[in-house]
Formats: sequence, structure tokens, C-alpha cells
Amino acid sequence: MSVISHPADTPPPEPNPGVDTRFLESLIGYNARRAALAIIGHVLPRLEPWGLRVVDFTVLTLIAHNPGITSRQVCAALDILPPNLVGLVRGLEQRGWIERRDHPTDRRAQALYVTPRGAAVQAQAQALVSAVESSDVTHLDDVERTMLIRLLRKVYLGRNA
Amino acid sequence: MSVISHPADTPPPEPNPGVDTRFLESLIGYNARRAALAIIGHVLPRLEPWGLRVVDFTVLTLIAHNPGITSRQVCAALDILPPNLVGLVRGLEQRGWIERRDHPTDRRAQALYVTPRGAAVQAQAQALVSAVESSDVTHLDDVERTMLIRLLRKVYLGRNA
DNA sequence: TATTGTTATACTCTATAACTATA
DNA sequence: TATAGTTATAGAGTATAACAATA
Repeated sequence: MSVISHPADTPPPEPNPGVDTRFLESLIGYNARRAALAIIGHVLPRLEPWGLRVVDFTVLTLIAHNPGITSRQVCAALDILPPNLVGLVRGLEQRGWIERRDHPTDRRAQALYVTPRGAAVQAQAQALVSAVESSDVTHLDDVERTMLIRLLRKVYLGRNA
Repeated sequence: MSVISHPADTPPPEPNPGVDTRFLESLIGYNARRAALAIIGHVLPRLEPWGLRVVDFTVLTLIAHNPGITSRQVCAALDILPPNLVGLVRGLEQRGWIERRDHPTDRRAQALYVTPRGAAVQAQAQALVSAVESSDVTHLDDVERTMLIRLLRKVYLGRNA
């Protein structure tokens, strides 16, 4: 595919009058990707003031909502490979937003916690992300939004929507 | 975010029992991305026998459906940057699936066409992709599928669904 | 023997700058 | 002056192998 991301907030690709894209537009994968990139395109520049990328926000959020979570669990939840998480965690730690403590029962692992400052940043960013999703995507009413999420979950989970 | 792609057909990430991902799961962007990656994960290995990646298939399809289309138009339709398309077009050409001819009116541009072999490959691949989408994603009935696509288009186009 | 976190590294994907030949 | 296609290259993002410490 490719329907890509770009500099940050490039205008949405088409409509490209002369070109027939009907087959691609009949594919759920194509449309889901375009929708995801459109939303990320809106969220990205609004997180930039904090120096947060979407991944950073996602990891920070997961730690905020799951005090004491391990790196391994973050990796599993977000499907990030362990080597690629190392830098993300280090970045958040260096900015004083999270801290690592000894894991209570497993001395190999480390328990991750947000600091008070990290919690504040996360809360603001979360509010902002929620707002962007339900304002920029406000072409959808609540029923449609709920329906859309249910259908998407059905696609990637298979029935347990 | 990250909910990534992986080796090719890694099992879908979670469910990760202990971890609270409720906020992320309330986001359309998160769910759309997961759905897109799940589908791509199914399509990818099935295109591999032809040596086609998803981008290759998308470009080939666009040329097949739009004889005489220019590189610039392909870029605009798929939101690929021109430098990144060069290698894709060259690859398809070297395999004898597309050819470039002089553009009838603009001597800077070149018109792209599928060859008979290219058309055959594209038709098979298209049938396969359609089949994968409506079998692996068959958790959705036709009504749901139509609804899902309409809602996704509404997200990235804004009303003209 | 398997797992956690880590380093180092490779590979792919996406983006920028700059050039040529036309328009 | 602007656009189509191209080269070269830089930078993200994603993946693999291998190791020390612990389970």
C-alpha cells in the first residue's frame, strides 16, 4: 500500500479526479489505513509541543494506566519489539516522566511508574487526544463512532467485538 | 502508536490479560491501525509467491485500472513521494509487468501501461486480495462490511462518504 | 533451559535536496 | 517560473542476533 504519513500535516492525498481507485477503495485494509493515517496526522502536530510522538504517548499512557507494568508487558500490549522499546523508555525517563523501580518478585525485571510530572503530562495529552478524535473526526456521531470501533475490533479480533 | 507489522504473520498481539488498554481501545486511530495491520498481515504472505509487496500490488493495480497514467498521478493517488516511486516502477518494469511509453502531449512525462503478463498477474492478485479480505475478514457480513467502509471514508474524507 | 532487559546492527520505509529536460 | 522524472542521501521505523543476569 502506501498512502503515507508525510511532513506532519500534509493535506489529505486526493480526491484525484481522473484516476480510477474504485477497487482499492473497496478494500477494508486500504480504507482502514487511510483513516488511521488521517487521524494520526491530526494528533501528531498537537502532541509535538510536548515533544511526544504517538508511540511515546502510547507508552506513557500504558504506564500511567498500569503502575508497575514491565517493559515486557508494554511490548506485548503494543506489539513493540523489546530492543525498540529501550530507547522509548529511556527517553521518557530522561525527561523525568517515568521511573523504573525494582520489580517486587522478579529481579530481572523492572517496574515502570509515571512520576507526578509524567502523570500531569499524560493526563493533558490524553485529554487532547480524546478531543482531537471527537472533534476532527466529528463527522461521526456517537452511534457511528461506537459502531465503527465495534466493526474494527471485529476485524482484528474476530467476533469478540 | 505502534502495534506493528512484524516478521510477516506474527500472531495478533494481545489479548494481554493483566494490562489495562481501555483508553487506547477507545480511540478510532488505534483500532483503525490495528485493523489495517491485521489485514495487511493476511494479505502480505499471499502476495509473496509473486514477489509482490502490498505497495507493488497497489501500484500495479492502479496502472492496470488506469492505462496511460503517469508516475506523478500514481504518486498523488497513493500519497507516495516521487523519489520513492522510482524504484517501484523500475521493479515492475524489469519483471516485464508494466511498460513506459512516451506521453502523447507532455514530453517530460511517461505513460504507464501493464503488459499482457502484467495484466494477468494483476488480475490474479486482485482476485486473491478480494478473497482474503472477504474470507479472513468474514467475521463481517455484507452489511457490516459496507457500513465499515462508509464510516472509514467518512473519517478520512469528511462527510462525502 | 527459558526469560528480562540490553547492545549492536541490518533492513525497510519515508522524507529532503538538488539536478535534467521539458512546459 | 514551474513541473515530471530522477539521483543521492538522510532519517524513522522495524527486525535479528547475541549477551549478562536472573528465573
